[in-house]
Amino acid sequence: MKNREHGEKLYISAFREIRSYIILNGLKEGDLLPTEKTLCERLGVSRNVLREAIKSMELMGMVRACPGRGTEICRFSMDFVFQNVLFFHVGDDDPSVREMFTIRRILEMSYAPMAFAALDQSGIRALEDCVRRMRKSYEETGYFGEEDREFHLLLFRPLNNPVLYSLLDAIWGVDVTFQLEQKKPHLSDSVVKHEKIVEALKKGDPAAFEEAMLRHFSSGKYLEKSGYAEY
Amino acid sequence: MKNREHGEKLYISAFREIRSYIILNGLKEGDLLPTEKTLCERLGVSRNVLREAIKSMELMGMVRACPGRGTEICRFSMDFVFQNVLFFHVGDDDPSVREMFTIRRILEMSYAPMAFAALDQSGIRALEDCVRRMRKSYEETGYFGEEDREFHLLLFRPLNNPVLYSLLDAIWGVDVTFQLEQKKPHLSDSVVKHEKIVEALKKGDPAAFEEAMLRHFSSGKYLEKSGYAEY
DNA sequence: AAATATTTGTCCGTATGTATC
DNA sequence: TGATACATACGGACAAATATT
Repeated sequence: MKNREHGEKLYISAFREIRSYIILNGLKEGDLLPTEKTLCERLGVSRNVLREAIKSMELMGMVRACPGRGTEICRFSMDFVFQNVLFFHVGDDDPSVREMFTIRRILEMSYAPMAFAALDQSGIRALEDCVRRMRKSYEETGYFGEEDREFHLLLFRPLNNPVLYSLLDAIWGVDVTFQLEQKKPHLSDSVVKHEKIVEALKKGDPAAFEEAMLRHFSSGKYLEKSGYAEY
Repeated sequence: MKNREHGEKLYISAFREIRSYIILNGLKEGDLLPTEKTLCERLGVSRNVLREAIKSMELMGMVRACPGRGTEICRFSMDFVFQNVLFFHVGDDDPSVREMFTIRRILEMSYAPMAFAALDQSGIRALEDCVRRMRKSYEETGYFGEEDREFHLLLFRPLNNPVLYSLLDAIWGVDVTFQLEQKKPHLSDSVVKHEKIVEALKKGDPAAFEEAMLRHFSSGKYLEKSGYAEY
């Protein structure tokens, strides 16, 4: 194995190499990976090590191995990871969770002006519909994690910036998983603040939009207790 | 293997069983899993199959296998999530890669004041040493990607912010894997700009530090051509 | 400090089931 | 139908890292 970082386990190097192979060769959904035998020879690892790498990929939904056929590339999402990774006593007070939200806040506020410019009427209508469902969901179940996630993704979708979008989506994925384990307090405020954002959008007032975004983020307990960044 | 769903691959059943074991027995971070041998016997699978399951867990950051010791349950981290989310956008197009650097710039500039406050003398000395090696590496090989990565990670390590760190590290990982730095022009400038950052740190001048950081980012081709955010 | 035991890392060989031609 | 290619699964062996005595 050539590109092996110091002290790194073999199967991890193999995983990285195969992942790079997929990217560099532009393999898409449905394409086949080289056979185990070929990959073993090319990477210079044993079959067991190679399989540890490939089974990891398969378990997470990156590929699907079919006996007699080969190993096929699949569309990849982080859903499996979020559903199966272990979460131990991570709550709102956990520093890592606060850091995650700080980063999300920084990114969303940095891109907010562009999002405002990129949103058209249909995008705004979608947001309006989303907060309506958010309020409904809150009144019925006291919880609206999914709608919250959807709202923020709708906000930045028109930017057509896949990297930012995936990153925010991933952070929200973790957030929603957290929320399922333990409900957050002071949710009623939060619905109103989302409604204010939509109001500003409908008026077409960029300053009001930024203000509403800021206020939205300054709700909750993340900001005041944060030991790190204050945007 | 008892609890095996119809048609399910063995290693996947093993994965589920081990995960259940962790949850049902209330294993927390730092606790050790039973040994491979024990688990093989209990689950009734071969060592290879068991390892495919455990290596999958390790790759996702759920456990860490230590030779001579055992397999330890880990705390949740975003390392895996960030690395893979970003990685799969590299093949897309150039704008996606530029966007990663924009995001890095946004985050680094947002956290710069805190990094400045958190750096102590030994941290500054480490940075000083790093730019020295950077210059040497540039003069000898014309390339200093590794030192560049090290410099920026050293800058933010004192913040002790694992989420930020793993995101920045993931972006640098993309950079190093595809050696994007090599394609950048004005590398000689870049060394000087890193030296200026260290100078400001040594003087203890926060304004000069921010100025040097900003100038450092305004070099390279990513800024002027970016179709998205301008910080 | 040194020897020993434990545990994971890595490799190899073999047999079996399944899809493709 | 048969032949081939491929992944699935098992078992054994030794190396390397760590813990224990």
